[in-house]
Amino acid sequence: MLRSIKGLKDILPQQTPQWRYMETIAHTLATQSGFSEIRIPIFEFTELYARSIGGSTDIVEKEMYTFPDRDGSSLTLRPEGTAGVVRAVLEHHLLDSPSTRKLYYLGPMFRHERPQAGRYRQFHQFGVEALGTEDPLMDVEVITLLWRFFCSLGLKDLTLQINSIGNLQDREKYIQELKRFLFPKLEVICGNCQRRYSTNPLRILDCKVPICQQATQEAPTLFDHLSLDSSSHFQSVLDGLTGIGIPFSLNYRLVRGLDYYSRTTFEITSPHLGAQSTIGAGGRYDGLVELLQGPSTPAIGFAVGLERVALLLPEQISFPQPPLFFLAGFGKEARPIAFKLLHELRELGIRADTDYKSTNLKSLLRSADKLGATYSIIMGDDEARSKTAIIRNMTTKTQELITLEEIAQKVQSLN
RNA sequence: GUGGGUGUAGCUCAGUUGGUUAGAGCGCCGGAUUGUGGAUCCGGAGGUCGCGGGUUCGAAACCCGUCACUCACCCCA
Repeated sequence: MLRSIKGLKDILPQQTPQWRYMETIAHTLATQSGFSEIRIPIFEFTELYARSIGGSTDIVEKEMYTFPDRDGSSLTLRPEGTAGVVRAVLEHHLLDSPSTRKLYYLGPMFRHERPQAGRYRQFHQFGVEALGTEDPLMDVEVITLLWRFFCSLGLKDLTLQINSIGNLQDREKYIQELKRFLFPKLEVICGNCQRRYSTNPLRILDCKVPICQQATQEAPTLFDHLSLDSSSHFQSVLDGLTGIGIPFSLNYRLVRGLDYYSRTTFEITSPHLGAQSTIGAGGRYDGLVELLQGPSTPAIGFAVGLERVALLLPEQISFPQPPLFFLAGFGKEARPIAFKLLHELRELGIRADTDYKSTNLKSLLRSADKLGATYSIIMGDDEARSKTAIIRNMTTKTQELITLEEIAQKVQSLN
């Protein structure tokens, strides 16, 4: 049997209501907060991601779906949304406006990772980007939107963790100091962290191995190394969150994996998932626009992993639906008449269906039941000859004989 | 890339120290009810036991390999 590709999932009819639900709330809340939707291509030149995400990150080094185009140029399936949005914003001059540019997107992303709970090779993100201001109130607005998104979905027990990783200079100075601190402990920490010491020392701070946690207990914190600018900005963000009543917990060890992040970083986690507990995360990326050859433009955004959110949603989500009328036409003469009526009802905007596999009344009614019909319109050859039909209420089991002329009106009155 | 767990009907799973025809529940189809659904009862269809090799008189079971799924590491949303 042909199977789907590893790490790719079909979203089956049973689950699509969940997705519609998430998408509807995302559209509604983002729009309400003044964000406009942007739809960008699903693949770009590889260079865009290599430059923005960072050449030495795992994403770029080993997780991208990269392939040559027919002319030889290197293309990559988007592993995240921010880079593409910034590219589009620059290409279409969307920053030439006095106000902040606020955009949101929804769609699939691709990373070649080993699949596990809450982690897929094609996954979907809802993300927002606010470009053009470094006002801490924008940080608060973005974080609040993320928080409200989850609250509107009815998610429980969430934690918002927040930190400031400072600007590039802050971070470079700090990394020097951290390495100096860790150097004498290199023998003690786990093999992974020994490797991280040279590749990504910040990651050692959130290693889960107990020895490493112990070793870094007394480590200098990035927080203490923030420039005056960064730390007062961060304080304003925290004040803003407190003012609005969004609960947060400071996590001086919170680090982001993509190179473009700076200053405010945040992450929302749920205790009800497995190892992949982060359902939404983001932060400032004040240097990215410039890095992509745009004007110096501070910005902030977040991304939500929708598959992970779906895991937290009730399995059954149903939207209110208008009553369903089932056309139960059987017999040579009745079937074409019933089929025509089906079409006419649909034209009137009525939710109507039938089942061509069922040819006798018994199986037709069984189908009606399975489809959840509110009413069945029964029409056999007897009714066809007398130009009538029977309307059966499927819950009360009461039925009524009615002429074909009256039927449309009758159905509309029941709709 | 590394490690653990699991592969038996469409789905969820039993299957005794290796023993003859591999089971159940749900679902599906049919009948009881010749033109009236859901419940009940009865019947039926549906299986390369993941795949390949080995051990054995005999393998779904034991051994080796392989593939798939899954969880975790790593990384991240």
